[in-house]
Amino acid sequence: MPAARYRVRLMAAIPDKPSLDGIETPLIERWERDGTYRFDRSATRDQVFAIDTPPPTVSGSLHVGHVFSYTQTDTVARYQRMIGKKVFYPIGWDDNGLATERRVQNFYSVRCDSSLAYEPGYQPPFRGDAPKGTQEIPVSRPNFVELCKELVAQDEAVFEDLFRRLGLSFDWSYLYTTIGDHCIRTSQQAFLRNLARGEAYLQEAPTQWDVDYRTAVAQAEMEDREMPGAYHLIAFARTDGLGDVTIDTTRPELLAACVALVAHPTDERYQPLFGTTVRTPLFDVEVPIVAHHLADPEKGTGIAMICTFGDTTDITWWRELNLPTRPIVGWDGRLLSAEREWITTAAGQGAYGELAGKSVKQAQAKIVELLTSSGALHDDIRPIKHPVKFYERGDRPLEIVTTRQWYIRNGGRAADINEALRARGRELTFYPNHMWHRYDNWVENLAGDWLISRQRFFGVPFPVWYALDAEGVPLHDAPIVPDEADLPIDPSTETPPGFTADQRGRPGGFIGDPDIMDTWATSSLTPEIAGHWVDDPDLFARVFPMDIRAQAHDIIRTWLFATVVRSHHEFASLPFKGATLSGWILDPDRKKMSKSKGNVVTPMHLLEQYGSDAVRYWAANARLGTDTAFDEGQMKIGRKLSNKLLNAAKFVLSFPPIGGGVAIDDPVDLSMIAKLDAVIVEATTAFEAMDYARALERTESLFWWFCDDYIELVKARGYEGDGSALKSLRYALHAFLRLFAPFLPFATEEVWGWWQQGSVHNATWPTVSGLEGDPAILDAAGFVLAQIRGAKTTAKVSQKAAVALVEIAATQAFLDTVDPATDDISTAGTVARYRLIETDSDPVVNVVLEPTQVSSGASG
RNA sequence: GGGCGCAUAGCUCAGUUGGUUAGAGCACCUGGUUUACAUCCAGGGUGUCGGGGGUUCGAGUCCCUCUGUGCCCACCA
Repeated sequence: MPAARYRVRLMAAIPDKPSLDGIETPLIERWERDGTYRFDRSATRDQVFAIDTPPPTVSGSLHVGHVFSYTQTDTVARYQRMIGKKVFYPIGWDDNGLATERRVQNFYSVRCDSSLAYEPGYQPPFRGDAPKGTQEIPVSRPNFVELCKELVAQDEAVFEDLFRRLGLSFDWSYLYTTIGDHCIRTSQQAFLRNLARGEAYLQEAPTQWDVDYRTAVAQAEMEDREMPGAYHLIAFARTDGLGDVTIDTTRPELLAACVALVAHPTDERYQPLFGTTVRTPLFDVEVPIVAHHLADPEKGTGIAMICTFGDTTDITWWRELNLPTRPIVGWDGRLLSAEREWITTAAGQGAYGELAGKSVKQAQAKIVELLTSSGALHDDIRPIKHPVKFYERGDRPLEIVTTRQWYIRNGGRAADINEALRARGRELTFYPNHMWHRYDNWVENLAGDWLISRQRFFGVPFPVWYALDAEGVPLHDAPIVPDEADLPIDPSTETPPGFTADQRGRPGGFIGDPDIMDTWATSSLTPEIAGHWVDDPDLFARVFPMDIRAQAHDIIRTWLFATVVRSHHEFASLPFKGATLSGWILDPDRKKMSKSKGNVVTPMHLLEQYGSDAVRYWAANARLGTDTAFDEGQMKIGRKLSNKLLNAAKFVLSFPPIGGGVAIDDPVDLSMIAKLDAVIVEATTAFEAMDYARALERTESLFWWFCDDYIELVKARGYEGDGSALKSLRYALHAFLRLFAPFLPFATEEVWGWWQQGSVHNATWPTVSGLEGDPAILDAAGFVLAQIRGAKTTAKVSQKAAVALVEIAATQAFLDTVDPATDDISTAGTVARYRLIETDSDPVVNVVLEPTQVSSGASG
């Protein structure tokens, strides 16, 4: 595109009553029309500032937390644009994954069935609020995906509207969606590369499993919840006939899955029993008593039952002690129905038969009943509350089920990869710095490789097939991969090279991998996706590695880490140089705002009520990494600031423009410019350190001083047409508009349009004036003026009241400093006469009001 | 149990390498304006800078320690 497309526009007239109301929409349209935020892709990497933006999950609505963090990043983007960087600032929607599936299921009342064939032109009978109790209609995976796409498109339009209204300066032409072909292709290509290099592998292993979603879950997606439970004491009969061994368990329903009892090697109570066996109650299965250091003598009876699998320690014991596998919990969270071959007695099989088909919860109730009547269960059942692992989106506790899953090596099993990824963390600049600890902590303590496969439907399919042997058994060890050029592919509908479609599912034929990738496996590639790694290497070279990744601190372990893993494997580099971590929004009671608490405020209503700039002001006031209370008071202040900017600008511009030959030469004006220069330096330094909040605070502070003190002082000279004053006012306004532009894009652009060409957002960030001024002059003048104002306030007279005499007693240095400002002070404070008295102490100002001005009620 | 934050005015928070008498906004009170300002301005602060100890000529700032509070991780028989 052309580098600069200036549109000839008539200068907008300065309104009599400037207003913030309704300024957003025309400006949004103008920015889009003019391509104000378009990325200039002719720029080389060193001229580019690239931002890796979080694609929000499209599953309903945006909340104030989005407004908060996206605004913070936007201020940085706007600053970078103004210092001359070509800003690559794309946005995407994260619309694949479980959240969307669930919404689609409810919205259309359908259920995805991968075994069904695609039905072109399928229309679901229900839309929106399907009648309650309606049977979910099975549809094929491609049809289901079509419905997902249809629904997310509606949500995305709403998101886009809000983001534009907020003034986020994305280049919308690079918009991506995680369910779009481009993302699928990128994910699949990255996966195939991982596979080819051995970084991705398929393994059958015990896996954390959500029984409702019926999918495996990764370590990073699990959370603990405090749940009620109960200890059950269960007696196991020793096979040597010398009595019982009693264990304590919260999961008696897993008794049939018991493979051993375990105690600590040094536990004297159980040392004699190591190597002996006991028989499980009810099922009468002989299991050994073994020793392992993870057994805790302090817990329960000091000896535990090992089941396959009740928790992660069971997995460790099972693996390290080479114990057999006796699975009893199925994918649906119910006890498996088929006969368990290790239960050999008729009574045992009978007992198991009573449990088979029951949910874990039902099975627990039943087995307690059975154990009680058999006498093996101590009647002292002690209820407790204990943390239980859940999938973060799940409703029931995770079970551990042995399944075949895809993993990506992330240092959870290999020390060398772990160290390499920790080194990447040290290489990355975190804003704020201390967030690095969360990264390092997580990587250091990883429990296993990254499980990326999900047994779901709406996501990126694994681009592999498996040949079937003569018996129809899949050859999982030798996945068939497509050519990268053929991506994206869906193995459930497409045929692998060397096969025909009718061989699908037949012995000697093939099957497609039925799984999809976890959403993080796609979003871990946002720099590659946005930068078009797969289809535009020229663009990619100009934007990668990106400059910053913006995100919230709670997803360091997921999004940030996963992105580093993918980039490390593929490019042996970081995906971005820095990461800015935003805080959370807390409600006024300091609790984290969340949908489930019902305390979420809808952002659009805030934008309408206070104006976008005012809401942005609130967001930009919070520093990175700091959780912030939701505070409409701050928005009111932001609105006042924006309003002040309009009015101060109107006032400054009400004076006639001054010719080019006029110099700023009055010491008072030079003093103001010196202060302005200092703030420009501070704001610039702050922005370079991603400290937008400080840049705003310094600018705002100077601006109010500029309005209240400087303008008031030089107003009179302005009315007289003094060149230096008029030039200074416009000079300062020009700078203030640009300093505020990252924060208040609408108000600054509105004012800019009154007297400047182009967009303030493509203007150059202010730099120091190069003029020599003494800031102390205005400090001294401000001090004297404050004394005069204070005297009038004390006397309860108008600020316009005349002053007969101002006596300033101070050091000669102070008197010399204030001297150039006395004329301005005179007009601003209506002072008739000064008397300067040299002393060697701190300045003292004595104000003598004109007698006629003293109100009759005043004392004396 | 491990790690990382935070604690400053009634509220929300600044306070950059240690340096005069610790600041801002909000709220509150008083007064003044109402031809730049759907308002604006001026004036109004007895703060144990969480407690204690230390370093220093000097500590809100650096060190130690304790307390409170929040988050992350681990533990889950």
